Amino acid sequence: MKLTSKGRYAVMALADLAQFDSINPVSLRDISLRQGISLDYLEQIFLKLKKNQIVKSIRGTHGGYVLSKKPNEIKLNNIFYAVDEKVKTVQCKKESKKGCNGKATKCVTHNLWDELETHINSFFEKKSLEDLLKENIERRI
Amino acid sequence: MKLTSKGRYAVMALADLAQFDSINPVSLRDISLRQGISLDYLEQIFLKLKKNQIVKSIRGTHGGYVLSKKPNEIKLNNIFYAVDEKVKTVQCKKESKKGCNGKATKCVTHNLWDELETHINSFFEKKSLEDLLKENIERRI
DNA sequence: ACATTCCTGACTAAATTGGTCAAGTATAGA
DNA sequence: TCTATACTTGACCAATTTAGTCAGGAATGT
Ligand code: FES
Ligand code: FES
Repeated sequence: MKLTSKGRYAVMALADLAQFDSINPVSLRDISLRQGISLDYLEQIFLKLKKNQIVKSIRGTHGGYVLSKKPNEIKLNNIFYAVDEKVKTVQCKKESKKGCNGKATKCVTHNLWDELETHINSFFEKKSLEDLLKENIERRI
Repeated sequence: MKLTSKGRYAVMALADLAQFDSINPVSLRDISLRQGISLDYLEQIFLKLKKNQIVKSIRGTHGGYVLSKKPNEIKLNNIFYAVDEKVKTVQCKKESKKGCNGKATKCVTHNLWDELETHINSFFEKKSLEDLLKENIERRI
């Protein structure tokens, strides 16, 4: 079970945005430099974040991105959903009555993985971008 | 974030074992047929489970595998540890003081992922093979 | 002897990841 | 108006990981 860079980068970048977008829009170049993430890769990520109304874009010189909601309204699961970083624990299709391995009934572990998925998602639903920033400020003090 | 088949199979196979090993050792062939898992792949998995003292092997005709502890003593994290299915959320090396992206300090999200890792692992530490079986019996009634 | 089952290492096809590259379009400021 | 900056979009790709397969051997019960 591991977190992919896409999800990690999305959250890093948005945390960066939340810190710096209050005065001016933040360019991907700045984020790239500050956070050490490939600019080209960031572009892919922000395209998705924009489609999901998590950020707004401003083109042209001194353009960049701005959060489209307040940090406390952006939960981690919104971010993950936007960049298709989904938590997938079961093998089978959930809607189908068939199990993994193609059998007619769900396997012994099916329900366990489903519980796990819920457990993990509850973490993402609770945490907002604001929580993340707060913790970081406290840490510095 | 997804669970790999290796981890899923290991738990499925051990659940099968727990159900059937009380009288005779269970052969991988049986597990393979019942659970629909490749025999060759199961062999790789059981090698690791054996090295970690989760199962014992009996060779020869009518041989097979048996749990080496009681189902309530085998927690999911023991199983996952045995087959190297680790939960990995941070990018950086935890011990090192350096961050991901090679910077001198940990990134903004580091602590968040660490919390997530703890959150997930607590699920695995709580659940035992016995819990899994119990839930399944209840479900059938 | 022989069938069964565990044991072990080497190999591989397919999918996923984590990007890069190229070619735009829009806008601000000189 | 020209140009630099920055977003937009699609195509492409190398490296890694996953989920196995294959081939052979070693132990043991009948
Ligand atoms: S994971 Fe859903 S049936 Fe096995
Ligand atoms: S994940 Fe540890 S420093 Fe970024």
